[in-house]
Amino acid sequence: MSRSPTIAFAALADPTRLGIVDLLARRGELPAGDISTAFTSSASAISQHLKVLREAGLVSVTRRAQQRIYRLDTASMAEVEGWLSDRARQWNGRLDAMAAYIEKTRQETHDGE
Amino acid sequence: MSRSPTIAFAALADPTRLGIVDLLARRGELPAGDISTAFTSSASAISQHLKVLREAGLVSVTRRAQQRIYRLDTASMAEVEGWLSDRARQWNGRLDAMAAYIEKTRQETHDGE
DNA sequence: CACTTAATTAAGTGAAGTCTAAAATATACA
DNA sequence: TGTATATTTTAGACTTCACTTAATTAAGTG
Repeated sequence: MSRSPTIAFAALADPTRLGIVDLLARRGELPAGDISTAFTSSASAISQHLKVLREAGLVSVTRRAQQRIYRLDTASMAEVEGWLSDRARQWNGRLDAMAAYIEKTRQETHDGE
Repeated sequence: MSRSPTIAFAALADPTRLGIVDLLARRGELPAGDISTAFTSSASAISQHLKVLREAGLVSVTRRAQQRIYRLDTASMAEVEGWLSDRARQWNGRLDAMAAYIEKTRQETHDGE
């Protein structure tokens, strides 16, 4: 757990991989073959994409006979979300502080400061 | 607004650009020069990174004399967050449905079904 | 206008990413 | 053991990305 967020962002930066994440969210856990048939890319290309998603911690795998069953790892997705919301919160906090300062200044001016 | 999320993810997939987003969250709006001095990369490299962030809608710019003042666009960050939380919610909903099904099946079995 | 400061754009280069085709690995089953 | 199925790994071609240096644009100042 807890890799640098750039790795997760890089994993999501490809349209096919984003499509795989979307597919797994909609359809639940799936074997690599079923994921492969949902896209025009070859089984090999999909396998390589799955490796990137795996290494980013965004999906996990288990074995069932010859199949590899993939599923979403929502914990790591939550980490990425958390990174974004922390920054947005910081920035919005700044905006609020600035608004409060302006309001305070305005009132003091009205008091004849 | 509302570009494909891959563009935003690709913009966040580089450590320098992620650092710029983090810097703007912590320090508020900044001219390109101040951003540049916070990193080891050249002004040119930073300018190119800022262009990528701009085109992804993650930052916005205004002019002040020769300076270009950059700030975070939290609306587009919220869109990215939303994409992730929608998928996580879908997947977790599936898990809940499966747990409910297992529980129901277990009870019926105990009833002698 | 010439000069300085701030930043971007252009051109070229090396590294990283994505794809295809072929070979390799893993598991089941006759 | 030999064969079929499911998937991954490897190797190589092609593309895209991030950087550097040099040139360019934009705006203020003597």
